[in-house]
Amino acid sequence: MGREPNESRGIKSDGTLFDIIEILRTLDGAGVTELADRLDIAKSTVHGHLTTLLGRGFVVKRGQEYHLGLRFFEYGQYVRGQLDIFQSGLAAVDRLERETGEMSWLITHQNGKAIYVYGRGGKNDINVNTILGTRVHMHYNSGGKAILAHLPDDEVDRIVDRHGLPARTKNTITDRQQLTEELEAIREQGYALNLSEDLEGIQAIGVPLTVDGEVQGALSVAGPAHRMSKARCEGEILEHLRAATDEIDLTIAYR
Amino acid sequence: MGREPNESRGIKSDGTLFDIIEILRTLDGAGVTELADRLDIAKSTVHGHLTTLLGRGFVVKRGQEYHLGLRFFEYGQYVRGQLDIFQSGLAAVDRLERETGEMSWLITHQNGKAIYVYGRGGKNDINVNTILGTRVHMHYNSGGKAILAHLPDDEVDRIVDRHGLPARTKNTITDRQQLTEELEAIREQGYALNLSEDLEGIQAIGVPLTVDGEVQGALSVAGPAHRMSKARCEGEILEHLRAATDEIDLTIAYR
DNA sequence: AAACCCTGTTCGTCAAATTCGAACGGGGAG
DNA sequence: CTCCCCGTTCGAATTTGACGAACAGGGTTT
Repeated sequence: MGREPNESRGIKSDGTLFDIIEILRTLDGAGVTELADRLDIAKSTVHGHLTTLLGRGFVVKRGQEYHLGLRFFEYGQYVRGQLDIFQSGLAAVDRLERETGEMSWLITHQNGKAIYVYGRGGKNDINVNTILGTRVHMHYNSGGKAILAHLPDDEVDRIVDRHGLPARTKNTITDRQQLTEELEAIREQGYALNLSEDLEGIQAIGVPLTVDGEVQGALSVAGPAHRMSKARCEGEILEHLRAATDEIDLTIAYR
Repeated sequence: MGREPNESRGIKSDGTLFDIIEILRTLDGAGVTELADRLDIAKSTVHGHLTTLLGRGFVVKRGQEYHLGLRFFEYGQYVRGQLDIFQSGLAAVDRLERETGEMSWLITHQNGKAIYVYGRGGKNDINVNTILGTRVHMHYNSGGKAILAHLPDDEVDRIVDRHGLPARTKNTITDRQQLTEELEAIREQGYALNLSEDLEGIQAIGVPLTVDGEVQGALSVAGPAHRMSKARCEGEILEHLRAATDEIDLTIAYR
């Protein structure tokens, strides 16, 4: 059969399966006809995939609409729990929030993006749950920059090629050369700052978490600029972060 | 092509895709050969599915092993957030834990089983995260029983037929007739107790959460029997639970 | 150092199964 | 009552997923 030269040999029907899942997410549920129209395939095809998804619990049917099912949540919790840094990172975030009163985060990376794995709202009690699980670019996130700084150069190249360096504020690093210099500085300092590079008025500091010499993630503390001054970040907060990473290193070494 | 008479018309290749995912979970990651052996299919077939999964971020490769990826976490968080009762239930659980000092849970149901959606550890600070997302039978869970009691009779029948009434302790309800009577009592009382029916020495009380006349989930408070006496459950704790459901009803009515 | 065995990966072939489109049935709106 | 649009079912056709052999790359054993 016709297979294009450089087309990696995935399975097409799996592709449409995931297309369906993706649409169900962006639309917060949909019917057979709508899915078929959007994907430009037959209704019966969509129906077939949905039947399998239904049987596996990855999709539920409410009336005539199909919605993503809680099996995703089940698997999601499992995957998070599998991360080497999760258990100890969780405890660290809890303590960081108590000690600093600011938003504290555990993030990791996968496929060139940072993912919020666990967090605490700080005294402002930001709704953490809407942020958990979301993926963001690494170059405008303190934890993300800390991770990037400890990744091999060629991997950083591939990530930038793939995802670019889009601007979020006027402070976002959008230049390849500037990023390289920043990462160099981060490596020397051992921490990364985010001075309104993602959201205007939000500043943060992040440190990398390495396991067996590989960056697995980062811890970060974030808050409004008036409280999270550069001085406080590099002083008190960094102190707490160092203590946290030390304990994590210890916990993981004796896992 | 040969299609068995009563075989629902799902898509077979999607089935093996989910088989692969399931094995990757139970084994905490696996290689191509191992997957192919377990499923008794060709290595190249497995490889094809894995390639698609990899491309979509649902699987990651560490060395020669494939593991489930954080895309599951991403989707899982989304699905949880979509639940009508999540936002208000979260706040309720937080408050219940503060007020009672005991483990507090928000659960929902899907496919005939109860699923832990959100929880707090109480003063004993149980590790909630290993429990979140897990599915349990409804008949030995206080929240589960509260849900069952407010489901149509025929749906209860289907659930029992499908999942049975397995025993967890000597107190577990394992008899169909006895369950019917218990559910009747729960409907009248407006709450369900769990007196060591799941884990020996653990008692709990749960109340249903209904939205537009349909049970969407339940709130429950659980703890060691010596603290969670029947009297305390039906007194102080029930009081707090009622306050919580009232507020949730209000929040959802004005959503 | 060389032979071996394990892995994951690639590729061409073939039959199986996905996809299609048309037809069915049911519920709500006009 | 009629129409329309929904999800569902079904049979046919050809796309394409599954196979198995062959390749390549690390480790380990000989």
